[in-house]
Amino acid sequence: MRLTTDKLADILREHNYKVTPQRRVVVDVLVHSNEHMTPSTIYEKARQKHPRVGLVTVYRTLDILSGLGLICELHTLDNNHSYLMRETDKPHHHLICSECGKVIDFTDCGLGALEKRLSLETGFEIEEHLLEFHGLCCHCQTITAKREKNEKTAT
Amino acid sequence: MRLTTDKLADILREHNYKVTPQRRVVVDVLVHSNEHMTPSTIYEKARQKHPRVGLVTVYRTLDILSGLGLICELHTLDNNHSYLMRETDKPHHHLICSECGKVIDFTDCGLGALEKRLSLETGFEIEEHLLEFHGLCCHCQTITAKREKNEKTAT
DNA sequence: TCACTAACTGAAAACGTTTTTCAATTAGCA
DNA sequence: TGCTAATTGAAAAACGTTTTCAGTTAGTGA
Ligand SMILES: [Zn+2]
Ligand SMILES: [Zn+2]
Ligand SMILES: [Zn+2]
Ligand SMILES: [Zn+2]
Repeated sequence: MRLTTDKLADILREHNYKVTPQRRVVVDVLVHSNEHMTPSTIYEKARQKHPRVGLVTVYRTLDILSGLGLICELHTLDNNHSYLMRETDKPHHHLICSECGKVIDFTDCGLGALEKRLSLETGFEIEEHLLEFHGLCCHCQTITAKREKNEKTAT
Repeated sequence: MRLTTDKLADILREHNYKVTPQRRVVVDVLVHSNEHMTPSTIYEKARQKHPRVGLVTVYRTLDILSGLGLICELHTLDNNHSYLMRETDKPHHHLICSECGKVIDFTDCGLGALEKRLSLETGFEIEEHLLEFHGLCCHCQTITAKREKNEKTAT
């Protein structure tokens, strides 16, 4: 189930955050995207809808939404954070193409047993886990294969 | 099995990298640490052994070692990278205390089956995965519990 | 409806990490 | 030993993110 901008505005108010035009625009950008976006991408899209939005506000809004558990944060290896509105309550994980950055979400990781075992062995109280698979998507596999073939021919 | 500084120097030479005093010092720092260290920590320790080492060289050496798969990179949520010399060929994963930063390594994640399933379902060619558990270590659990008790008493 | 106030705003500066640039130095090899 | 491509550190640039601060405003309640 996908939340609307209005519904999210209500949630913000419920938690005593003011619903300013700027916040509404940032939320709107997130609601209408199916891809994980970096803060600066969100900033650019937000400016197209409403020129008076600052990058700072994007960061601050992301902080709030993240604190409320409404968005998922993606941690790619090249030190870029991306965000996507959550659709379900289930925690989900990512399969990321290291070539083109394409992201596929999946939910069932089956790590419950491992989590329990580690908790017992180490005494840790485990709160969450981060799981990402990295590799090449279909498309990039073909491209890479082609390039390697060409390089071989050239040599 | 743990590699020595000399053995690592050989590996570098095998891959056509020159073994300079600076690189040797950086490698030495890594070899003699049991904890994941950030580039700037490595830099400080390296300077104690050999004042003429620059932070840039630390970054460059880490890049090389990483490319050769000799060190493991730790990606904490607060955007700090840390590095540790690898001891085995097995990929290993991390259990991180979100309070004090303590890291425990573990090896068996049992994600092979999931990896195979995802690969089939999505057509991805999966190269690696990143798995981190986050939570509170024994010590920090006690501290947090105490603090919460005190706060309750104060109110 | 209006006035009040705490919350919010953007610009600019500060921040910490990482990368690039470049002239000087040096490891490895013949 | 002398050559050369690789490597070096200082400095500057680049980058994503946070802080600061004076001005603005959403929401509240009279
Ligand atoms: Zn996601
Ligand atoms: Zn791809
Ligand atoms: Zn490790
Ligand atoms: Zn701890």
